Amino acid sequence: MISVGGAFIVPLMSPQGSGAAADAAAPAAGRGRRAPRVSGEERESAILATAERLLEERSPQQISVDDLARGAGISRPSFYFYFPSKEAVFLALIDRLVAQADEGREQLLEHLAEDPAARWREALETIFGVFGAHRAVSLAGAEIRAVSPEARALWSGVMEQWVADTAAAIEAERARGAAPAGVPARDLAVALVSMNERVLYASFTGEAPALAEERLLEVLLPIWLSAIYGTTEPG
Amino acid sequence: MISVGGAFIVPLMSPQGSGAAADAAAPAAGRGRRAPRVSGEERESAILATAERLLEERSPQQISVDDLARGAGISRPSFYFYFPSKEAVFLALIDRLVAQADEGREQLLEHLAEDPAARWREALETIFGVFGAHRAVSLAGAEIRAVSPEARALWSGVMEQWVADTAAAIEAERARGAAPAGVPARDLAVALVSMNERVLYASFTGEAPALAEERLLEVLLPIWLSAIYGTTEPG
DNA sequence: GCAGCGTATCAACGCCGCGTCGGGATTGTC
DNA sequence: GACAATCCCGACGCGGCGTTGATACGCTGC
Repeated sequence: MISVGGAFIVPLMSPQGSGAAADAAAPAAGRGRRAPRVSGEERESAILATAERLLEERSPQQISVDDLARGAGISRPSFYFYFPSKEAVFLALIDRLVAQADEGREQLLEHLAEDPAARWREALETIFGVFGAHRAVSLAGAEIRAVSPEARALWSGVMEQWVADTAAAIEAERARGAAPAGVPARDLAVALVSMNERVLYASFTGEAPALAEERLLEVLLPIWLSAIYGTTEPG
Repeated sequence: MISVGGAFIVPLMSPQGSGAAADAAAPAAGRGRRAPRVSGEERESAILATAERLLEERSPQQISVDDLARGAGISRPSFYFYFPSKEAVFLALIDRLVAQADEGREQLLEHLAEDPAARWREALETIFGVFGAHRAVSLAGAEIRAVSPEARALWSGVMEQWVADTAAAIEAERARGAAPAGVPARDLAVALVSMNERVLYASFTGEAPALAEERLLEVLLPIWLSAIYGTTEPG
């Protein structure tokens, strides 16, 4: 059963196989053992894999339930046995990505005192890395946020975490005298994290005024540093 | 068919056209062509008004052609006499807003030398003001960008303008020695303008990590200043 | 006054995507 | 061999979109 409301478990298997579609129905004759249970799980990840593959060429709105079903080798009504809606599929994909991102987030900003610039750099690099590795899903996330309350909540959660971590780090830097006082740390964090999100998004879609992906770090890092420390070369 | 109307015509302008025409500037004029049945014009603006009103309570996707038609007192097929699609209606609304914004943009950053902080402050204030005055339309714009290539092009045009203006101002400040060299001015401008857009959007929707609207300026301005001048108190 | 044209309107149609219902197949268990 | 899951799908109803074809209402000109 899939429940869309909360974080639910997603198959650990990497969906990237992108093996081809429409073949899950291979008969293979009853031969062999363990044909029974697995089939369901396989179908489920086939749907997820199809979704991720299709997202690389079209937007979520342009992908129909039928596309997903056919891609996984089942009929449209069967799709509903696995997911309550196509939105739930995208949500599952995003959920998985978010979980990955949360892992990377941990303890990145703990030893700032040693070399602030380097640590902040790593933190930004990590974020860019996670989302860059699944850009299609990242973009889908940003897009269905506008339509799905669940997606909005999920995304908010991630942003909130980053903002909290960033704000805590800024406060720590201020406490040890490395950063000057200024606007509330949390407000600063909100603005900087938002900037990253938007710039990253633009960079992925390649829309009008955007930064080249390779230059993201060298442009954004100095802005973070000067906003936080008042200089791009914090000691 | 029919082009979208005499007033804010939303031309199927080719993409990349610096923000679009919207030469609706002359309300009294427009007498040039055949006498336009007033009734028709009224209907057209009734549709636009309905759209703007409905946008204050629902997202563009949740507004159907039927809603717009009924709101303007006509049937659904009649709607198509005035606009080719509901998307075109929203586009017309955005186009109008963009035109207003373009006006405000002019010559804001010309006398930076006199009092940089104050001038930048005014520039940001102006932008926030224009979009804040029609937040429903602003939000709709951000949302249909994901779906409509025209909307994307339109928005890109606006962003491009601001980025260009901002970049030029930064370069001017660097030239007169008021701002230190650093990452390319344009890149800096892209990041800062993007930050504004995203933070403004979050603030309007009230989504998770957002800044209160009244605090936008006091948070964003210091970030702009320190990113550009390396200090929040440029001389 | 009436022919004629351009404006404005709508009932009815066809299409497509969504989600559901109810019945059927396969498999595993007692 | 009966029962229960699990899995699958044909066929339906709904709602939104955009089009067609048939009108009705001026106004213009003769």
